[in-house]
Amino acid sequence: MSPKPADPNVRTALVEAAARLLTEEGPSALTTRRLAREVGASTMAVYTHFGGMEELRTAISLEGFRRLARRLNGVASTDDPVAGIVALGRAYRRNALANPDLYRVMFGSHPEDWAMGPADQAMTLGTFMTLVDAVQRCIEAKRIGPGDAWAIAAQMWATLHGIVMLELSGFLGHSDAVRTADEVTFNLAVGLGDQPALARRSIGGALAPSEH
Amino acid sequence: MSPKPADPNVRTALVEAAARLLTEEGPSALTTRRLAREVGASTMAVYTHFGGMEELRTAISLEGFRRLARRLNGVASTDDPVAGIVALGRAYRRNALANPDLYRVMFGSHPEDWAMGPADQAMTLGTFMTLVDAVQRCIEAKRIGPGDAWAIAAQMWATLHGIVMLELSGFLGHSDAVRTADEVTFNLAVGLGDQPALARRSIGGALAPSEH
DNA sequence: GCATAGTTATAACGCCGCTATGTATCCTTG
DNA sequence: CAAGGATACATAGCGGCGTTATAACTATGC
Repeated sequence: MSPKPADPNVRTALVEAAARLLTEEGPSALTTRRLAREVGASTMAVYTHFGGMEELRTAISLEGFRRLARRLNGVASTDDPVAGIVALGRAYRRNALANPDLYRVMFGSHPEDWAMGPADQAMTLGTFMTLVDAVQRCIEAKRIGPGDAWAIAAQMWATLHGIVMLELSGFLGHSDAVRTADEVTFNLAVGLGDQPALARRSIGGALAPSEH
Repeated sequence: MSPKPADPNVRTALVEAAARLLTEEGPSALTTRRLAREVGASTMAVYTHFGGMEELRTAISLEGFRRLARRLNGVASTDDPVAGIVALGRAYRRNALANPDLYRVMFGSHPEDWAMGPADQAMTLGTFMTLVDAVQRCIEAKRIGPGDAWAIAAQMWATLHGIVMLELSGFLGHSDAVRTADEVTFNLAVGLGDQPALARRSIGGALAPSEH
């Protein structure tokens, strides 16, 4: 028919349409035919630019990590390093709630077979390193005892991931999720050596002052 | 063709075949046509007995909770209530690793639209109540401070769920997962009021003795 | 003995991911 | 500028998917 004026960036259009379909209509809307209709192309576009739906999903996953990185970088730095971790956690949760299906794609498959370039690798790893750095600041400020910042960050990440996943699946209501996140953060901080009074002040908010 | 001798329990056969296909070949093998072939029936069987693939998935989910309950009930009781929680957590993780796709189905959709009978509700809730009871024993033994056993159990469950999910998705290696689980359990216990020396002994195993 | 309810097989509808094929466009090279 | 190869594209088709309508079969209750 009418040969299209050769959109120079069909690839970007596909990723954007895919992310939009995913957040607006859920995973079932993410099909080659629907995507093709959406960007005004044929289903072949997906195969020319990505190789298949699987590779397109990893591209969407990277888009999800990009959004997460943007949120984490937008967290204002504070004097209180423990409060900084709390702020990071809240930004992490807000991102997941704002892009639930994107979040599920990000953490739903093995990252080792994503086959991404070094720049994308650094970007995705950077989202975790933001947390590692925040933990390191807590250690240097002597708010928590000396230890492996990477391992401690892994504890916090896994914990928050669990809460967020249960919240996204409906096993935890929103208020339960917030309460659990605050309490677990408090307990982790104290378990890592922070003083309860300091930890409570850093977390603030919904943490019941009667506890401990 | 030849009218089958009317298997009195096609329903059970379908659930068993579905659970087997899920664990042996993954989610993509769980189709109406494959199930029909597997139990020697037509695809209509799924609709007569369940209503559709969605309802069949909730039936599989219940089977997953049944297996989890069996594992949790098989945990030997101990004098040390904190060690009891650790043992429950390890049984929980073992169950998830033994039935990864079943585990994903269990926690992959909103439980409120499962539409299960009261017996199944009690069974699924019971798996969580096992943990709540174990927490309550810790409180009564004064190993951890007074508090809402339900809320504390939710913290531990969410934490372990996060670790297990990251492990199933390949974001955490097995040894990292075990280490993270031990460390986070230690930190949670101490944060909740347990003495570090007692907590370390209750967890035992891979927990680095140099910490704290 | 017969109606009624429940279960089943068959066939079809509109989707899906994916591929083979022919064609049109762009970029290189002389 | 012209020739030629690489790239991107639309079309059409394959087998498979969930689901539904229909008709035939079985089993139960009067």
